[in-house]
Amino acid sequence: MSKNDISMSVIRRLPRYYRFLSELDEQKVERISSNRLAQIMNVTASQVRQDLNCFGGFGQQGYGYSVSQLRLEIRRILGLNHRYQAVLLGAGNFGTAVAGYINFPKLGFELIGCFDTDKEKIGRSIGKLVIMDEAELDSFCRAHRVDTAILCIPKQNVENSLERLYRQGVKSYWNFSHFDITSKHKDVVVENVHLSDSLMTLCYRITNAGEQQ
Amino acid sequence: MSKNDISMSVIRRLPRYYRFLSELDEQKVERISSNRLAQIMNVTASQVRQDLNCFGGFGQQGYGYSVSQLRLEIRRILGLNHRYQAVLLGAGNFGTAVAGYINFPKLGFELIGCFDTDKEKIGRSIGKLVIMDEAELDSFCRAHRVDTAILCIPKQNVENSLERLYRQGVKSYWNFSHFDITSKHKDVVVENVHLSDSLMTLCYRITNAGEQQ
DNA sequence: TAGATTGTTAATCGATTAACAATC
DNA sequence: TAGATTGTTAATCGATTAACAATC
Repeated sequence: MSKNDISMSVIRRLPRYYRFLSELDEQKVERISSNRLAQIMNVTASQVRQDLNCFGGFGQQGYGYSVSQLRLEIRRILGLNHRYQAVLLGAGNFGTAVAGYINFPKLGFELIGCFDTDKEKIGRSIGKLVIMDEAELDSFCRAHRVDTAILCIPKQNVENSLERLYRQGVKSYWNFSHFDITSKHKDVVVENVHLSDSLMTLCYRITNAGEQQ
Repeated sequence: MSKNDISMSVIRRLPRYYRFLSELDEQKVERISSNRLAQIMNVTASQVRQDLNCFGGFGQQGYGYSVSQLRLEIRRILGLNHRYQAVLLGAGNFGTAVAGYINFPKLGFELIGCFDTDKEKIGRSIGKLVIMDEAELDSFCRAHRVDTAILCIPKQNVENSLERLYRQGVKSYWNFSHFDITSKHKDVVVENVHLSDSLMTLCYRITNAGEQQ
């Protein structure tokens, strides 16, 4: 309830705070002022203080913020201490790379299954996991708690997979497919990652460089 | 100059318009109203009209927009007809997967070189390209026009690579490393893609589900 | 012409920044 | 205590939405 009013703009900045604070913590920096943190992160001190105050008064007047303490607070707020169970749908080059690239346990997740429809891929292994036939997805979901699905499948298969997943109670999706998931169910949470959108934006900015700020 | 005042919010929505229009075009839809397009894209019709009007009056009162024409306009605005030359730094699993996953020519780019420091990887091929020693990056840049660098390297190497690249005239970066690029040079364009930030945001939203809108 | 739908201005809403009193 | 820096309110800025006259 109390977190009801946190805007997406603030939420999306939290991981960035977390990253910078983790780095400062590694460098054994003990305390930091909103001013200094803002400088490092290239934002305003006002924004830092406003953002942090959405969640509570973590600082101390005249002193600043304890780096390690603030880091842990944000860690808790983000929920990184969880171990949400995720499955990967689509074990192609990209899906496999994402599975290997991301340090799931550090980010609140655990990868517990990989699926593909391609007979060629089924049986191969990704890390400690063996790629399963996507036909087995439903029974797998019944046998395990599956919180999240990572979607690295072709766009024409997404709607179908989504429906199956939702029916099995999977309600959060990390979506890399070229399909925009906008669920009608309000208990669903989606992160759409459109890499090509990002590249197109870069293209725009190169093309129109000098004209922008 | 005229594009000086286009806000980042609008720019970041352009690729999404482009995707939806491309799909409609494939489905042979000839014309569309801002209302219908808004409905499909889950935004307001006002926003659609405002956004498009930043670049010119592409519609016709009483009729709507020609899908194929509007698509081409956005394509032109994004600069997708260019063929910016890009190099990949860091040919690990992830870099390789990105190189294979992205259809560069369709997005205004062409991948012309891949580099790594790992002797194991040098000499292997990615598609039609052979992975080169990163030591040869500078001479490669002098021999070819390199517009963009795709960074899939460990964060501790980023600052160093950036300096070399900038000195060679490479001024745009598609950054996947866990390092936030914020250049002091105003002729530099960067797209930072932080996949783990996206996953942390998902974690937050799962953890606080029901409390958000 | 009448109906539809744009382009555009005005109103609203939300996010960011500035300022400063509270307080460590 | 004096200096520093937060937490928080108020002011500003920008983005989104609503409304409607223009026009096809």
